[in-house]
Amino acid sequence: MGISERKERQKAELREHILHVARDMVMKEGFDALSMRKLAEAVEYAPATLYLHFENRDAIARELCVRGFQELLAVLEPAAAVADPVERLSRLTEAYLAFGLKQPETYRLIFMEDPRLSAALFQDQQDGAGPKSFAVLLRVFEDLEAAGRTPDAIPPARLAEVFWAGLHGIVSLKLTCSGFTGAPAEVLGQTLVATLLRPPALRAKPARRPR
Amino acid sequence: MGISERKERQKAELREHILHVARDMVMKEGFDALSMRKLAEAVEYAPATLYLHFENRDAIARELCVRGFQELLAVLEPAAAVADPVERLSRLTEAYLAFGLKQPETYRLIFMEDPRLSAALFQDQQDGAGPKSFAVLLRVFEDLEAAGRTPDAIPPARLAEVFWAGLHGIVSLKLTCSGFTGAPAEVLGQTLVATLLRPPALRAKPARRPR
DNA sequence: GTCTATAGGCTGATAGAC
DNA sequence: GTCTATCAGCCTATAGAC
Repeated sequence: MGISERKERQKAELREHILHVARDMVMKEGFDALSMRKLAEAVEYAPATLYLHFENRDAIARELCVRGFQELLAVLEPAAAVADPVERLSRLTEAYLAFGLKQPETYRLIFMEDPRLSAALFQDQQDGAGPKSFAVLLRVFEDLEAAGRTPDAIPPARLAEVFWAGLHGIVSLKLTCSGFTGAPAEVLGQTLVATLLRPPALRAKPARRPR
Repeated sequence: MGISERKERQKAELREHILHVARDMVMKEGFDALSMRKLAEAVEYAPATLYLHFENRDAIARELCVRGFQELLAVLEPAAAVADPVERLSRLTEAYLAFGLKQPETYRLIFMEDPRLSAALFQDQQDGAGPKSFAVLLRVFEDLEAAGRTPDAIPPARLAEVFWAGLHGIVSLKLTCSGFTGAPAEVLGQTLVATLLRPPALRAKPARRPR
């Protein structure tokens, strides 16, 4: 069975290679510039060959979208592991913004291009990559609430949504309205963090106002 | 001179008509679906005729973008005129979100499509439509600061940027990741407002903690 | 499994007749 | 000012030879 295994392996390798080259093209020229013809030329195969490995162009787009999202998740992971929720929130912010600005075309593909692509990430209500990563954000605000650091009477889930919308807004405005925005993304990010946190209780001077 | 005036007027009317039909097409099918051929067919002229009124497709896109932005401004205007800055902030939020959700394709065209289009709105640093409308947001936070309702030590300009990013994030996530977000846009908007405001000083009970 | 060849579209833009 | 006709190019996808 060695021969057929090798063939399978080689087929999988070619598939990976195609995806890798496609990813490079998207990163350099944007998703719209990715055509089957150009991709075929770049991988030095005939256009028809691509269809042996992918059903159509959309299938490639979906795969790139999923992988891009996984990259984002990987970038967030170290930040998500920080114990202190305040520090964690700040680190998540940095990591998210850095990813969006360093990989603009990947970010566009994931979150700004085709609703069908993005929607797919959030379809499996329980198990999809989207909900899973949202859980990371949710946990920060649950931990913050437990520490008494969230604004009163706002549920963590809603804070997490506003937080994500804020991050996404910062990234996408920078990507699309570059001409405008004044402060750097990192500064806006830390401002966002500041507005979502309630100032810590002043335990250092408890005498000042107990109860 | 009546005849040439009439001709000029008719030419301008046709130009308006073309733009109007183009706008409808964008609203219904999105900007990518707008082609010179389809547009020509829709206005019942030959494709070549369009080029007598517009240099090329990009010129139409620019015009639609500018007009879409003016529509957004018009929608914000009543809210911007409210005297009380807290109420004004809330009303601006409602108006902005309503516009984005009711005119998704217009919103996409303005802020999510081509960076060159959006950048154009913010080019004239002093006088462009973009900076002008940002001034509206800036003024709210200046007024809020004067009323002691902004979080400490954050300049109004930065709060205005974070506010706008938040609004844009809410709209664009709803437009692109519709599958996901939990709370309705209006709720997220009011949460955003709440996080950007400092609770009012308790003047009702001044004895509680003067100074 | 890979190719060539091609079907069957679409696109923006223009030359030149009327 | 408007048309017809067309250039020159792009695209996805597939049939069928090797």
